[in-house]
Amino acid sequence: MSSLQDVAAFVGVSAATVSRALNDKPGVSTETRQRILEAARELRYWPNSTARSLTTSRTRTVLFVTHRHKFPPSEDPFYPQIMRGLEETLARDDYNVMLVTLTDEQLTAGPEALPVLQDGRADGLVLAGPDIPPGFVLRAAASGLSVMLVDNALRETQIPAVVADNEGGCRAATDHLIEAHGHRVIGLLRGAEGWATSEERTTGYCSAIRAAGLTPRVVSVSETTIESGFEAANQALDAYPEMTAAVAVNDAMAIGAMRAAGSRNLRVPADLAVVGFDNISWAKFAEPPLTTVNVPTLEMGRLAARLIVDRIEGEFTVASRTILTSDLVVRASCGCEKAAGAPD
Amino acid sequence: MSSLQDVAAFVGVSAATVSRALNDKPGVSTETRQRILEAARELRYWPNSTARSLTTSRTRTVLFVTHRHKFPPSEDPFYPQIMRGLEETLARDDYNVMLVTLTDEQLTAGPEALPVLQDGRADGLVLAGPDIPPGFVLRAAASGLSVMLVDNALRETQIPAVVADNEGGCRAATDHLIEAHGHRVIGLLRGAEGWATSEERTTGYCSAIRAAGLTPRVVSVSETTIESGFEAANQALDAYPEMTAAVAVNDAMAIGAMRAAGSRNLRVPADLAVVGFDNISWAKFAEPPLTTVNVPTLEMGRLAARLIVDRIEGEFTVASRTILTSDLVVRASCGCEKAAGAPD
DNA sequence: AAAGTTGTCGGAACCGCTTGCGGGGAAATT
DNA sequence: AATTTCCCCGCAAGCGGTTCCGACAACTTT
Repeated sequence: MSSLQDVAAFVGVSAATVSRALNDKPGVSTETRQRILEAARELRYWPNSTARSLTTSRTRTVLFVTHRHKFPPSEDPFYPQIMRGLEETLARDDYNVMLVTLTDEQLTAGPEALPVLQDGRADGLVLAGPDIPPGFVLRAAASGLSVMLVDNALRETQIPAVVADNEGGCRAATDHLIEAHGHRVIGLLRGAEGWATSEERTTGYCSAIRAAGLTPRVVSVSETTIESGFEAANQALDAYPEMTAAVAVNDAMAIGAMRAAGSRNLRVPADLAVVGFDNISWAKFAEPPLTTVNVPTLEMGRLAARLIVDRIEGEFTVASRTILTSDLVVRASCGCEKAAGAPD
Repeated sequence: MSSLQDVAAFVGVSAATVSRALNDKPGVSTETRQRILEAARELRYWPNSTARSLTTSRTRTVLFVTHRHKFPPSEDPFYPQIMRGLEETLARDDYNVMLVTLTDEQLTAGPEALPVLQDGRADGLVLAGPDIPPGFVLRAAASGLSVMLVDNALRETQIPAVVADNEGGCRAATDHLIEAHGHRVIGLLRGAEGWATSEERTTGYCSAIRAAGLTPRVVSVSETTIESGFEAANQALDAYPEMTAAVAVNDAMAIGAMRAAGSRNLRVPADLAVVGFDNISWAKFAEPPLTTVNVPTLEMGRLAARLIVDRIEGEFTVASRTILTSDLVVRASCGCEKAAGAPD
């Protein structure tokens, strides 16, 4: 309600002095600074962020941009979790985060057509998820905003990115099936080619398989839903009857695979061990609880927050690709014993 | 990049005229208006939202405020879904939404201590969830911002709210157990007293039970998690051995109840029918798939968006409490036949 | 032909804050 | 005592828009 002028009048100094005092700038005696601080508190003064932004041309706002279908509904809270980590950390530095979900048309039309990206409302963009087209990313970065990628990466560019260790995680999962449980015929259930995440996870699987001297057995389907996991598992079981374990590129497919096993009267994990990826929130409530690879979504958001603030404030301009480790979460679906009836 | 002045200079008119032309205000000839629009497009002009906000004292921004633990992680994407509905609809009116998650300390300290609520950054607040203290709500509303409640309500105030039909939904669920399946001894598993949502759902349960001439059998535990559902179900089964069905006030408790049944070698739904509430995203993946009451989170967000924009723009100042219907989603856990093995 | 209308546009103030520059007083130097 | 230095502080411009008010020209009216 009250403005800088009000505080200045109250104390009997100029607005300039008040501004300097409240912003910890030199040129104000400790005594008047004290009086100003008291007056500001008494008058319940808060600097108007709009006016401040107008002069500083900084809004202390970053946009969390994602595909509309990737933010709920009908999804696991994967991106919301990232956003939460982002918000939590940004708040410490007095930054705010806006949610912007974009449709396919908007993503193909590009950042120039989106007022929210053009009108100086934000200092930076966190582009989350692999469905932001590369062209969109590049043109956004060219427009002067600080840009970061999360759960996505553009190689051979100057765009910093935070990603999970898809390759390492899937290698660890596959290794676990081989070493802890002695499986020799292990299938991989994956989604369509071209999706970077699927590719990396496939690479991890293959490297573990080859390192053990086994043969990769990969089934690709077009999507990565429960339904496609059901379908992929059936294809794999038909193609490789001796298969005793399956690695799915995400938890939804893994759950579909467990359903497929059930429909063939195969028991999980006795007849078919299953591991997933992502550690979505209901993985531990699956029947049996799903062994999977955890993706540290909160940490991804937190890290993205630090990195983009550094970028905005010009502290680090060098690009970086940060890979966060993805740990295997062992539950019953891979054969490791765990009481399935009681809650954990 | 280019400013109003640039466009004005380009066309050879004053900034005032450009402003009028671009804002569809009278006082500009159709011919110059045309030239201005062309120039703006050519120069890729976008009005600087900060400058505009400074004069209009409108930011076209609303804050989605929720308890930090209610936004993921470790939760169903209930609030993210609401936020998505909000964002989707606000975007149509060129409004933006910021995420603000607050800790317990911040909630008890009140809105006055939060710069983001005081510095003119936002036009309105959407306060989501029952854990925003009434005092916080009232003081926020008193501070001049437009305030709305979602999934929460404050009776006998002027604060508009959007809530789900907790009472009707729970009545419908209970009725279904009675009428479609003939259950006569039905327990209610509920959380701590005082939580409005639990109370309303309890009321719905009781009214259905009484209308059928049966006796309510209520078990209260302190929380509403899977673990407490497990505990509550065990208590209920001990207290009412003849119980054949249980209504849980949310899906987490319902899943816990199914676990408890399993641990006693009771089959769901044959020995114990279970229904939940909320239709969280993994309810349909439970074993067996959980019958539950859907809460239209997306619609709640969308409606909240319309209502708060109306409030901000001063079109409706009369308070309202909007109750969205919650429909029963019938799945296998209540005894209605449904293939449990295949994906749906 | 003089007066009154109407439509189109520019000047200028203003929103609330930041910051470069210069003024003035007290302290330090000569 | 005169000059320099340094520290505080105020003045004023400017950030990029919006909007009130008045000017001016062209066109009606009497």
